[in-house]
Amino acid sequence: MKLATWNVNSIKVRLPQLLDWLASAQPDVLCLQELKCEEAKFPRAEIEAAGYASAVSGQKTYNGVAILSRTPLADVVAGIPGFADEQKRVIAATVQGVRVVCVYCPNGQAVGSEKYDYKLRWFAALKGYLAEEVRKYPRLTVAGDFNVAPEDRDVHDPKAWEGQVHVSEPERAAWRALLALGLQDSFRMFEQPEKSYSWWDYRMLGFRRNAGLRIDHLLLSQDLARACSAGSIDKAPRKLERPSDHAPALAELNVTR
DNA sequence: ATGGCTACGATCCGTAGA
Repeated sequence: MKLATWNVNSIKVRLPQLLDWLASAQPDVLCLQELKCEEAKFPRAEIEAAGYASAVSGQKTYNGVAILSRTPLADVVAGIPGFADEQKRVIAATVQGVRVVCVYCPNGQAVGSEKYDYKLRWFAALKGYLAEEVRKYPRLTVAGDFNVAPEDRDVHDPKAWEGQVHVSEPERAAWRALLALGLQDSFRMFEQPEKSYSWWDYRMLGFRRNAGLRIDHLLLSQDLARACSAGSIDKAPRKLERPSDHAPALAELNVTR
């Protein structure tokens, strides 16, 4: 099973690139973030024609998440149960016996801001949710845009970013709290090129300079980690005209499907 | 140099992303 996650930064603008990427990369499951689109306007028919079922939680202008799958999606749950939130950031579904939780974690804007506090509260709620999901589903993946660069090697210029939002210690502690539930960062299970990132600023020639952050991740439960044979980031879509600022991240699993 | 792109939904600029 080929699992992937991609923050598309507007499903409407990126639909042609998404359809091309589905055809070339052929993921079995793809988690999408930042749809910026209401459910009613989600291009379900085009995606279905490409061979993918979808579970969508969307809103106008901001946020919005979806799970695409070549096989049917079961037991769809939107949001973090018990955590009241207007912002559509989480959707979960079961595919081929694998529980998939798609997340668009808050940006946090700036350390000490109201949005930063929300980010930390949100991560605490996510941890509570996942603690239960890990128990319920031995085969679990949490995939998405976490808006946290876990370590300095995930940051192009750690000195410049020191203490900033996305790398601050409380955010990294929130990330490690997810790992402490028994989840593994699939990308780091394998040898990887140095300076591997998943997001590059549109400004300042960020991509050309490889001035990026690795903030898009696929976490795997122990059972899935044992079945994982590869982890990667596909930079190709970031090279296109009018790209998303994020590239897709992938994990390959040897599970029967 | 604290900006610099991009998308959106409201106008001819503000908000947000990271």
